[in-house]
Amino acid sequence: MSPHDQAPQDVALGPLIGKLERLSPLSAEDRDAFLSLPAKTRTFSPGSYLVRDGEQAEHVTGLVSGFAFRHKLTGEGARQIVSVHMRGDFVDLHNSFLECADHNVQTLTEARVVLLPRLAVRDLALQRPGIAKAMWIDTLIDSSIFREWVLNVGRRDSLTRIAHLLCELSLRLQFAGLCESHRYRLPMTQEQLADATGLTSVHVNRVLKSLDRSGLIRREGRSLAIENWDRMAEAGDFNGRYLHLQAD
Amino acid sequence: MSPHDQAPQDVALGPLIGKLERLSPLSAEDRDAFLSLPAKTRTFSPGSYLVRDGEQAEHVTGLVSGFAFRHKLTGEGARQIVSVHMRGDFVDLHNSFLECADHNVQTLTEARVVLLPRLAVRDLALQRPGIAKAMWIDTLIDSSIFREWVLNVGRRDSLTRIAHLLCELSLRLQFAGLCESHRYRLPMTQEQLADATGLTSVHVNRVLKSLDRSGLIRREGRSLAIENWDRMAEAGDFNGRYLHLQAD
DNA sequence: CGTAACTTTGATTAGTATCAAAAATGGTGG
DNA sequence: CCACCATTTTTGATACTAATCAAAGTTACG
Repeated sequence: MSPHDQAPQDVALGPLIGKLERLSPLSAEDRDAFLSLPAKTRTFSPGSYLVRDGEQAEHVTGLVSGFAFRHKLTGEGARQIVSVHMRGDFVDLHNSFLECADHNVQTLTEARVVLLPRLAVRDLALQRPGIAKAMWIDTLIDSSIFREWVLNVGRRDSLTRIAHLLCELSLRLQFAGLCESHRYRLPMTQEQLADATGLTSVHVNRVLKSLDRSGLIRREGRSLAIENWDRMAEAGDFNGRYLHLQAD
Repeated sequence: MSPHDQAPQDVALGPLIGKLERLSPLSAEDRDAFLSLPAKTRTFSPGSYLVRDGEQAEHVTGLVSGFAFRHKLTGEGARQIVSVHMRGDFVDLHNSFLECADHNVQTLTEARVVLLPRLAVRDLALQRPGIAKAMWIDTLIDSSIFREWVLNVGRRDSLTRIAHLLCELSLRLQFAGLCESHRYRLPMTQEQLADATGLTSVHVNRVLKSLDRSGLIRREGRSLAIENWDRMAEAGDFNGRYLHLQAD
């Protein structure tokens, strides 16, 4: 569980700056300034906490490889996953401006992350409007995804909910270059899918079986293929506009 | 339903700049720059659309009085309210940087709003780090509230969900100077409460009755008093930290 | 090869939804 | 000021989705 240090020259800001540039073009100076942040790279084993509810993190964390999820707990201990993150995602950009985390972030798989000092990120954003804009847009898109999840969990039935989540993952993975033709290795257990959709793992299992039987998906172990995207998108009431993936 | 024009000198940016300053102190120049934006004031009747899903608004909209709510619809037409807004809230700050709205915003009551040209707001934020910071924090707090709503709708039972929402409203209203000692006029119908919590209006009615019977709240018409805050917060599994109301 | 984590299946229950309709409320025009 | 109408709230009866409980398979890993 303890982070594994790596030499500074290994620092891989590529996926992170790539995503920022996609959201809003950066000038050469912006890019250089970002790249000269005192970044550290770490590798975390599955289940490691990157952010803890109530704590003030010293760093802003960017995912270079692997997956992570953000979750909150009720007083009774029930868990709700509120987002899933992958290569290129900052998992806690908010924490450069808000003091205390109001949620947890844990790695889902082994993950390489880049740690940037919180205050250095904040100062960079305050000095460089181009960087601030890209980062702000990044957090705005996160926000849009949260809204869609409120809708998903609040107003869709179990099958639609699961199908919607699988569609979202497919599109985001594709955009991150991690899957093609809607075929990917699902980074989550059925229990985690349940926690992301407000269901139980038993029910998720039955829904997956049903999606499988009706030919919408095919599963082999943890690998998943969406057999017919159009029918699946319809089953999941899915329209990816909220992901704001195409350059606005 | 059509907006009602008012003379420019009526423009009331007070509640809006007040909120921004609370989130992050502004310099005198920042404040002046914000106040000299070409703002227009309008009054909308209940049910008016301030933002329409899929459209690109020309303005950023700030609420000066009255209430509004943000919602999304499923393909089947079910509605999920994803946030409720009151005096001092910008309802669509995101739209200064994202092109298309992915949700609707409608007034809940008659509402006075300030309209600021989208591009002017964007340029102001890009030129003035102090303004950008306050606005960014504002959207980050919205984001935090969305996360809590995912948890609320995904993992809490009906009574807890409603109690949680009533607690959130009480605290935010208090902060906006619209209620004291947890007694306020509920701006939403039971059907709207249902759409905000992923329940049906029939069930909301039964839950309210039950909260009333057990002495946690008292209702007179649309007015609501939380009789015992501590017990209510416990019943609603409520901890207001996610609202980030105290200056961070 | 053994063990823990995860997936699958079955039986039963619980919590909310749905359907239907009556009562109360609030706003409007006569 | 009252009568009317639309909206909202309340109540009751029934249906259904997903939860719970329990246990057997399966997979992955050390």
